[in-house]
Amino acid sequence: MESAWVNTTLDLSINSFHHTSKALKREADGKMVDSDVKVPVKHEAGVLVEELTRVSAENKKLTEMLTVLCEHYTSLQNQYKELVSKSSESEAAATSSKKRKAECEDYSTAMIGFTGNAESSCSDENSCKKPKECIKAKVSRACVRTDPSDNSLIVRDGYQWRKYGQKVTRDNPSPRAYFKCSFAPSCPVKKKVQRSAEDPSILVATYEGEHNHTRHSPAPAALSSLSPVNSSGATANNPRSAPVSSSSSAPATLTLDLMKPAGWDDVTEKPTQQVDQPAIQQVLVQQMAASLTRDPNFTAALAAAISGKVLDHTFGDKFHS
DNA sequence: CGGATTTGACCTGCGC
DNA sequence: GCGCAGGTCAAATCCG
Repeated sequence: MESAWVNTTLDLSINSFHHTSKALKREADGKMVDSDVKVPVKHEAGVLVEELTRVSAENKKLTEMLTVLCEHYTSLQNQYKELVSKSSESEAAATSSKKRKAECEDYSTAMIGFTGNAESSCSDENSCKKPKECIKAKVSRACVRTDPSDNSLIVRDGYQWRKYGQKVTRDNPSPRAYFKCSFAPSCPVKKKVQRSAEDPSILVATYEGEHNHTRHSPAPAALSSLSPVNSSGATANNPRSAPVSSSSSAPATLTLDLMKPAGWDDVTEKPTQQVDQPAIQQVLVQQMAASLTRDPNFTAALAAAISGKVLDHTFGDKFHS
């Protein structure tokens, strides 16, 4: 993904916006205040030029903001790539980590999942080393961003799980929790949850097998693509506790399950299916837009800028009438 | 009191 | 065969 995906040139469509705002204002005032006709042409031209200058400056400002945003994004992406390459090198070099190598690689790719091969099912050569693993239907992985201070290894995915073990693994200081579907043994699905070694705020959930039943509770946004999720659901796996809905007071968290295309749950496709690049691009653009609109600072600045222009123009019209 | 969670012990696979 | 590390079991504990 390149920053070029995002056209950083903003078209604020001031004219149409201006008219729309005017119309709204007319509705609000209950009367029509349109004095454009009375404004001398010369004066109006000067005002428009001045406004155009301001708008251009504002446009430039916003463009710069977006550029910075894209730069930050690219920077993060580069860091991620470095981490991936580093982990690959270290895994190749370190003999002690040969075991479960595939798992570690899957973790690194699943962490962000932008590589396009974010499939997380065990590859044939890996899964068939052991006859046991050949039986395993599929392995999928999901990453959930949570509050780092939240120590619970709970990923809300709409199913009920029973924790049956916890283990501190060698390559990660944070413990790994083992869950079985509460419908076991009829449902053989297992889940492993562990914090990412690179980013403790990210929970990596590894699912083994497929549920042979429907979800117990309405699927929270936790494992839906690009949906906010309340990470404070410390009792999410507790059937006695009601699902916690997202609220504005909850810490804003973002779930990225980029292994799963939209509508994954309804499709019997294997996780190995690659997501279309344009689809990923679209999702990422939507994500960036959503992030921007969610940012109160950004929206406030944008609203102030736009309203300033509108008010300037509206009052300017009145004053010059 | 029943179900879920915790946690130490045990099992299993793999590399040397 | 031994040691290591991940995975699982099951008794103890917790909690509503």
